[in-house]
Amino acid sequence: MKFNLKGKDKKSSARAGEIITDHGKIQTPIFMPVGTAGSVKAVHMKDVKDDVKAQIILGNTYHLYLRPGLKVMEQAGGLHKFNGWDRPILTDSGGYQVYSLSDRRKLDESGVVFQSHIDGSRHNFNPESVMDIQRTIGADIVMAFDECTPYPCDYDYAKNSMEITHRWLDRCITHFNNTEPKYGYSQALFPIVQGSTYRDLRKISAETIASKNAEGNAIGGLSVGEPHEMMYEMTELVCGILPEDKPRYLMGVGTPANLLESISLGVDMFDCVMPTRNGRNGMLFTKNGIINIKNQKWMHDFSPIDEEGTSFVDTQYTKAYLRHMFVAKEMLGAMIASLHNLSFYLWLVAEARNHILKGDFSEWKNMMVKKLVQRL
RNA sequence: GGGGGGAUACCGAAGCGGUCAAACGGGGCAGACUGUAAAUCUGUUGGCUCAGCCUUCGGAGGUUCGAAUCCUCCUCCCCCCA
Repeated sequence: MKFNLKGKDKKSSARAGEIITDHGKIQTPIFMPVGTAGSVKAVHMKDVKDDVKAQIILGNTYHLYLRPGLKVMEQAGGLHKFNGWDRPILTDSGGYQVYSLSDRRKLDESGVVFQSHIDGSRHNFNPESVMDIQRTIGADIVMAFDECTPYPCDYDYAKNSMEITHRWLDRCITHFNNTEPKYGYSQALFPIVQGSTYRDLRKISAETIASKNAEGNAIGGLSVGEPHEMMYEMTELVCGILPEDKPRYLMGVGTPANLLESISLGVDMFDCVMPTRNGRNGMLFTKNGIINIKNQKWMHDFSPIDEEGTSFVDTQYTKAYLRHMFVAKEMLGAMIASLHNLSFYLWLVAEARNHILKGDFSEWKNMMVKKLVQRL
């Protein structure tokens, strides 16, 4: 994997770059649609590729390990072959499930025992097994095993958790370096900064992660309920420490406004379930603000979903029709909304990139953020 | 023609003398959702000058301190037998 910087904004830390993987190039800043269980929910891969114009998508170690399981994954020849996505893939390590499934797992120095949300069976995840699983899934970018700490999180817990994550990182790096890719293309390992909302911990963590000289670095443990300002503060602090010549990935973020603000702080990569999950639940993101398509006010609105949108669904269908799909619980509604939102997210980051290269990112960002948060 | 059952809020359906503006579903309306246990979850759903008051349980009377609940008549619906 390679990362080349292509340009920088003058008034902020925003930058435009290019990540080169064996499955193709990724132009940063980039948003990566989440495909937890091997699919971007409710969207055909064809549309993820041609309509959304996604350049890289996610998969999830915990979920894919439990279902379909490693045997199937290996027989398929890896996730790319299995789901038909021939561009880059990044897999999360299961570190988020340490947080989201905290009531059904036990964590200690050695790793985490999860009790499956599917059948209750117990499964041991540790830095070594998580590297092995991600080798088998075959993502281009694999994440270190970490604990995504909750918010709020007391200092002692955050410090101890961060230190465990750091020790796990060393084990991940060792095991990763002692193993080989299984399908003939290279994989990169990204470590993850933790430290909750404590500046001193974030600083220590960022310095620790930076010292590993990885091919890219991630910021975790944010967007878990803390105020936006706190998230930006931590992101800014960490971006100032992580190496400039490596991509920075802010995990789990976020709203369209979160993306633009974080890009201005120097983040290159994002992923979030928001465009798909909120889309399935009737929320549409547009350049002019947020639409709750289930609201009665759209009942008689026969204008296109988004006249300025880049997806074919934006002009193919009307607001009144899409609302009807949701009210009638037709699955096409979730499909249309997911596709629209993802297309919008990818348009947004592509536009951000254009403005960075053009040199007027900050002005554009400030203008956009005001519009993005409006309720239509 | 004879016998039986039923009419409750937007719909379905509990309630069978006071604690009933009325359970529960559905529908409606609104909100939430940030490395996906989520096509999910939460709130709300008679009116108002709202810690109180007013109107409501097919219609009209009546019994009672008090009725969606008991009695009389009426209207409509369903089932069975001729």
